[in-house]
Amino acid sequence: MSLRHALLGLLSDAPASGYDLSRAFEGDLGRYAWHAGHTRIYPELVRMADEGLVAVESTGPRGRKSYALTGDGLAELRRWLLDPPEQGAVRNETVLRMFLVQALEPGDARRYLEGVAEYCEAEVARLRPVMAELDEQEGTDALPFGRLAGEYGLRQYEAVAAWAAWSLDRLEASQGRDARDA
Amino acid sequence: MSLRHALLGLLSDAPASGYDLSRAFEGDLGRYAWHAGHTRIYPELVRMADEGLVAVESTGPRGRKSYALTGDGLAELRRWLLDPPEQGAVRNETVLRMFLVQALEPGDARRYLEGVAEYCEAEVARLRPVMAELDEQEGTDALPFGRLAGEYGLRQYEAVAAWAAWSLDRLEASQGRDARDA
DNA sequence: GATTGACATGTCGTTGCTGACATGTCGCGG
DNA sequence: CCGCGACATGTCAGCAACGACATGTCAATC
Repeated sequence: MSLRHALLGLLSDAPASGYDLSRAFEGDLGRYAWHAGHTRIYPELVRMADEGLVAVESTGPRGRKSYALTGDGLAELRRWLLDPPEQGAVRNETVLRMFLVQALEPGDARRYLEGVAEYCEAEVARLRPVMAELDEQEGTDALPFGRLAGEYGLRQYEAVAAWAAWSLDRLEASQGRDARDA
Repeated sequence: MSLRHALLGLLSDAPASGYDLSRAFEGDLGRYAWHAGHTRIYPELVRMADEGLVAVESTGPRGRKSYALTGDGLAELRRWLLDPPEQGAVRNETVLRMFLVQALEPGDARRYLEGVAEYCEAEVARLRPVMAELDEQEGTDALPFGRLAGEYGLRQYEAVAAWAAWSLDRLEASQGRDARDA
């Protein structure tokens, strides 16, 4: 039931429509934290409105309904964020692949890891200027919403790229040995 | 439908029972790649056996059924691992919390980030000796199954701990400014 | 010889989630 | 003025997943 907390978190920054929220999930949030499609978002917003966690703040031209966080909603968000850090839901297909890469033959594993490293380095190259620009724009002003999240993603990619490089080394070392043994 | 690939991957190392597999998900695999309970695993194994991806290899004392990968199962696993790296399912409550930490008031955010840093450093301290021991045991032998995955987890925790420390710095910097502005 | 805890497998009702389908508006370029 | 793409909201069938419940074995401790 974390979808609702994701929605509450997004609404804590600014009121938004279901459409806005569904696009937020297409970005970094959906890429490595939590994904949801609009088919899940709209019903959940209605349910949350029923429960008083959010409220329709205004209605726009194209049937647009802008939702805003209520006091109860903010309280629920804070409660969830500060909750005992129990073991929550985890499901990540990409990470799963990395866990299982050793099931591949060395040649395939090498190609896969090279792909991972390349992809992650490209993402780092994409994100770094974005973050730098954010910092310049705001200068020494308040942290823009999502700045910490962006940094999280950047460091994540750096770590995975480094891991892939390390794994390639280890793989090569054990392959070299096998060749000598044979 | 990645649960089945997680199961295929685990079985690619060695045959195992549903019980064994469900315990595998309680470890690092379930902690940051994919989680599943036994209630999902047993039916999935039956279905996969129906489809010929796995087969009951032997039956043990306590009604234990040991499953082994078939040729088809291995082929399916390889296919999935080498597939175009489309955007797969992502769902991680812990990461979501980190994305939304900026919804908290600075004091609460600080306490939260301190907790994250502390927890990650403890996990690094727990994992590092385990990995070092693995490397010593095997010496220069073949990579033990899961060694790459373990390294992944270790580097992950290091990266998150560093991120939390960085975030605390940034938070403090922007708070200090606010205080001066007031 | 009884109880406890790890081993071991399952069902079932409810809820979460996805993909396909459905509907309509508004602004812009051709 | 027509069509297209972005905006905008929704339903529904079917599959995935979780928590509660159910059942039984075997080894060790008390």
